[in-house]
Amino acid sequence: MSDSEYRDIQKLDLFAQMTDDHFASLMQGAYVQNFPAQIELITEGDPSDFLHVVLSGAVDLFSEWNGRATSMATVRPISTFILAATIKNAPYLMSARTLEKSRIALIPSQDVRSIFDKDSGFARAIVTELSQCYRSVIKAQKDIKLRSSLERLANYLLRQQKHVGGGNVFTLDFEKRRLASILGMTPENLSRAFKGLQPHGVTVNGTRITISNQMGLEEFAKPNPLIDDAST
Amino acid sequence: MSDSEYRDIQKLDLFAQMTDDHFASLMQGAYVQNFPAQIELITEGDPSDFLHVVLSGAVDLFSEWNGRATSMATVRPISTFILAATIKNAPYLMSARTLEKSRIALIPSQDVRSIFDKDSGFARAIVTELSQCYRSVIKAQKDIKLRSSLERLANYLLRQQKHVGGGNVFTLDFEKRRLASILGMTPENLSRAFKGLQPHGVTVNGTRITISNQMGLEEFAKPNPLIDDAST
DNA sequence: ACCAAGAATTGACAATTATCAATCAACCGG
DNA sequence: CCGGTTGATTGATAATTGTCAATTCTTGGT
Repeated sequence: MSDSEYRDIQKLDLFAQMTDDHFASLMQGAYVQNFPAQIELITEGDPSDFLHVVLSGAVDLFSEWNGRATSMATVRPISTFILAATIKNAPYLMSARTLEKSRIALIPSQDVRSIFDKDSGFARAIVTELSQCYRSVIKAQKDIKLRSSLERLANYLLRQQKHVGGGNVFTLDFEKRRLASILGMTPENLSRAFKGLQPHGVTVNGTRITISNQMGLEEFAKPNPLIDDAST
Repeated sequence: MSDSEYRDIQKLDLFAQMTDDHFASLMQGAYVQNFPAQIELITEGDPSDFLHVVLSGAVDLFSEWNGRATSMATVRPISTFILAATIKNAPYLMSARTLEKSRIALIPSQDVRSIFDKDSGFARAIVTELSQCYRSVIKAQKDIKLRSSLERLANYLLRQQKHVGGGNVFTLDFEKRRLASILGMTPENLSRAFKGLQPHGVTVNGTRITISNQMGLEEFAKPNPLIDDAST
């Protein structure tokens, strides 16, 4: 692991508050690896041997049941995933695959758990991180239980727009098929949902979105901070 | 608060590992209150002033958006709710209402946060609890994204059956309208879903469920520990 | 620049789920 | 025991979402 990677990881909220000593010993057993795109990093049901940190690239968390699959979330640098499984020493609930060439740090779960016991700054950071994760999933659950697919798409577009600066023209950062899966619909239905948003001032050209009627879209989408704000 | 309540709360996983001192000071500012049925205890969006502990009765966690409402979970004694909001000092993402006459302890969030900083046993317990909550929501999310309403009902019945001992005859512990909401469907659709499970060996009489063909139902439901096991 | 492979779109249709209205059943207070 | 209220069920219908098959569009590799 390079010095700059070491420092990048240390700067993560999750690790910033722990002692240098503890961080060093956590990194002792860790290693960094490059993966090509479309590699399955972990499989749901497996024991959680490593806490993963995405240093570059992107990772899709997904789940399967009875021949069906759904994307649960996308992890982008620099952040960790499967913290809860690591802490509980329980099997992964989701699988993970690289979406593109990715550089990923692997920290043995055993080390995370034992240092968590020793370092209260680390413990606090873990609590904050887990609360954040929990609240994110609750929001996703509300999104899917309270909104139609058209409404979910509209709100997703507003979130993405805000996320990349708020301009009227912006670009999707997912493949549409994966966006569809994240939003809980089929690719065909997503296509039609984009069409359905045209009357509300949305134009799509490939991956490029133009919002020509901001007010109209917001009036339709009715975004709500308790569902759509990442921070709160 | 009575001595027996005090001890009941102290026995909760969340509090069992903290020092008696810290627990005492946590209870110092806490108080217990009786609520009738159908009282809204907290409203989503409000600041999280108290960590709640259900001592008796039952509480429904629900959420609303744009005139629609959905039940997210039911909290039964003895357990806490809205821990994440308390820890993050962030607004509630869900509302809570009593389903029946309930006795509830209220612990000031500020106290929880300050003692969390001092007591590492407590911090650890909070981490475990949050991980548990997180994983529960992930499972719920998988349930709803990967299964049809009929499949969700079938698996719910199997979970409930196991939960109450595994017998062929058991009783629903929800109103059907709330069960419908928890499962993400309308009451009408739940009625029809029960009918739809008849060919798979399920009979309903009011709140009484009879499973006459266990294997058949399981074959249809295809329960999966990574969705349906509460523990893992 | 061209081809092949994968992704996106479209149309036709089917399945699922929701809505609305009308009973029906259960429960509770007097 | 009765009437009234609430929840459950049913039927008819509509809206939403999914499936399948056929194009069309993109894109990466040569």
